[in-house]
Amino acid sequence: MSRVHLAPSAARKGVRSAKPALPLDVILKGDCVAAMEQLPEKSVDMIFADPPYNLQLEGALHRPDQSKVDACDDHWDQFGSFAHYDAFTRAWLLAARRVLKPNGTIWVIGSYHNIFRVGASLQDLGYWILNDVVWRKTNPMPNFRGRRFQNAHETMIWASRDQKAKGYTFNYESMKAANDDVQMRSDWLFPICNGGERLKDEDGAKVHPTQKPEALLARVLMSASKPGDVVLDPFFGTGTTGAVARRLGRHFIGIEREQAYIDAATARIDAVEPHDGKSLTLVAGKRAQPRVAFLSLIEAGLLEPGTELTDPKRRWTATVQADGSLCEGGEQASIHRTGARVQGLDACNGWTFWHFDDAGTLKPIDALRQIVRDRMAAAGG
Amino acid sequence: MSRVHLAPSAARKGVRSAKPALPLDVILKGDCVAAMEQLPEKSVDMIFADPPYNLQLEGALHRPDQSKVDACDDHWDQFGSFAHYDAFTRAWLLAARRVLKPNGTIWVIGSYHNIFRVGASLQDLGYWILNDVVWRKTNPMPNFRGRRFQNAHETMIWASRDQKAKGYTFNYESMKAANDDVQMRSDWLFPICNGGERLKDEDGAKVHPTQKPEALLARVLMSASKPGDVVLDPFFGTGTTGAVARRLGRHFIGIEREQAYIDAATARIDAVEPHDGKSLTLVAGKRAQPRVAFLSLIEAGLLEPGTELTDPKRRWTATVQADGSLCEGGEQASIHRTGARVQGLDACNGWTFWHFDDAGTLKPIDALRQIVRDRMAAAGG
DNA sequence: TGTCGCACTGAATCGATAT
DNA sequence: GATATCGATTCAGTGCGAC
Repeated sequence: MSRVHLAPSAARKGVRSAKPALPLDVILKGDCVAAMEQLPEKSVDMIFADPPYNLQLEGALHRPDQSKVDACDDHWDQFGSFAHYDAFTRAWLLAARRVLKPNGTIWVIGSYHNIFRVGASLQDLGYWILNDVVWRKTNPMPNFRGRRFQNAHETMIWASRDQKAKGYTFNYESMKAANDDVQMRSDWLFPICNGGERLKDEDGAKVHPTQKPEALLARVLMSASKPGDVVLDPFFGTGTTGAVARRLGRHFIGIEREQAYIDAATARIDAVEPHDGKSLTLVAGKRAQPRVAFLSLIEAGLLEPGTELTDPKRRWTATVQADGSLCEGGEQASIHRTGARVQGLDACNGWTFWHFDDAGTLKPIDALRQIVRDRMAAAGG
Repeated sequence: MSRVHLAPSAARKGVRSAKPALPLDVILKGDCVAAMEQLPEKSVDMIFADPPYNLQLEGALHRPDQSKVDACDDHWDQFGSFAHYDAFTRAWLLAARRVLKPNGTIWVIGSYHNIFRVGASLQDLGYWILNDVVWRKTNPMPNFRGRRFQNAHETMIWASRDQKAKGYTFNYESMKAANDDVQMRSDWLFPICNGGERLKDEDGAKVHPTQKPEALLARVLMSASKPGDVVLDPFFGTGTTGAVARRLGRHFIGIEREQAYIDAATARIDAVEPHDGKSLTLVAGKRAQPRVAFLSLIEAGLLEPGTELTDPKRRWTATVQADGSLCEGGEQASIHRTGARVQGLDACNGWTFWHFDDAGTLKPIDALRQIVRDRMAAAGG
């Protein structure tokens, strides 16, 4: 196993006499289980892991414009069966648990393909789940075939080493302060990693298929670690964990098998300018006006299916359907499409066009949307 | 096992001759595994399950070998109780899978305490996960001790019976129309069940500790079932699933052990006023409409053989043949194959690609298909 | 230099029917 | 059951070039 030392200044100042054998601010090349077994036990404060998701993709997927989706079909994501994946998962979780300090915590991110197996293995091995945290994506990939809900989130599990470990780090007050003085919730809103943050090679191709956004890691590290802590990432990839750790004054240990990822991570982390802890601010992550589905008005009981809606001049009438569409002249479509159709226009804002009768006066359904927005406001975007 | 019949009018009109043994709109009293084993196999369209996750509610804590677990101190005892929960989970998921139609789907809701075990068991038993859907609570209970993030969501898993089952119900067009004409995402925002909806006893105490909001069930049923479908809830509780099913024109089968819950559910469901059937129709996407052969347009006189068709940018031209094919560059094939070939693509929707000249403006031949469909509908299908 | 339009992209378990 | 054909389907954003 070879070591790639990084960020020498950070490494120098961070060497701890109590744990002389623990390499800091380095990337260890090799298999993560073998690498973790070489580390001293009970030595790291936090583990962040983004393991392979075990996606089981059959054929190619095309967008409606017939372009091909660049799938994550890398060899490291191929497992023969759930049993193989479980064995892999237990092995690295076990090695991770040995390395973790008694009061340390672990974060694992995944999707529905793998997260249930990861969560069950965590529990089986004695970890104690503290929260599951949902990363809601502001800009997820659509479901191109229209056969499912848009897969708009991923799940992180946050767990302590065991049930009785009560001294784990959780910066409750700073999370609350960063969240308009209310408790930080278990659902976080962040964009996916793209634009200038996304690492590209000379050809403009993405270096790593699943690079995570730094904002996500920043909240993880800010909420559940302290300055000077050691954060281990056994699936280091292109080093988002390392870059954020260095920026936030934490030490990192990365483990990665692919030299190309190590090279990219090395350059990336070396370019990071560490901040002092005081200048750190959290991304609020709220959006100006969260979307409210017309269906929500019906689900909330503000509109009954069968209700008749009209335009302000009562020229047209349409019936509210239980599925959140409008029915007019035998045709059934959204509030917007129906409003456009009756007027013979290409587009229409159904929220302001359609009105309901409130004790003799016409009011736009937008007023009901505002009621829903007010009720939902506490939850943020 | 006793049966409590409910909503007699709905039950009468809903009896299906094809499945005489399937009780509809009833609550079956007893253990859900035993009750499901009494139902005919492959008989229900959807299952919604809100299983208990508090291990204490599962009776005395026993390992699978029936040895008693005296304390949950170390992680092996944890594993023992998790194994017990897994056995319980597998038992009811297996019985549920037998009752489910081949194209049926199951929804299971849970929190981080149990959802990972449920999800892994679903996968182990052959279910195929379609989405995990996050219920974001507008008004979750705070974390009183300030040691964790506010637990502000629960997770639902939506799965088909098998990987191969592609014909499951998903009302994609309804959901999209109901959500400002963009796809419905996997994160849903709803308030928790309180206020007038929350069932209380004479003393003002909650009848059931985990009553789910009707709005949540309404979106589940509206997105993934059709009017007239049979929805089974093996952990019926106070009957949210039944109440919403009745309101939305779906049949329900509830299974519940506690008489107090059955009594509350019975009264609650009897008081539900079903929506008018006309307001329950779903948005009909193209997939739901009858297929029309391109030849039919020619036979109907809407297109003359010899007519020239072009793409929207007039880059290519093809000639309509009398046999319902297109001719371009000396080659003759279907509208789809020809469109794909001229663009150098694998696939193409000829209906939207090819246009005809209507007094100077290009219109897609899909418009002519709609005329044929309208005529077919007017003629009574 | 500002605006507009077009091309491109992201952890994706993404048919149905007739022969 | 396997094969062939029909034909249905995308959101939020970045970046570049045209004008």
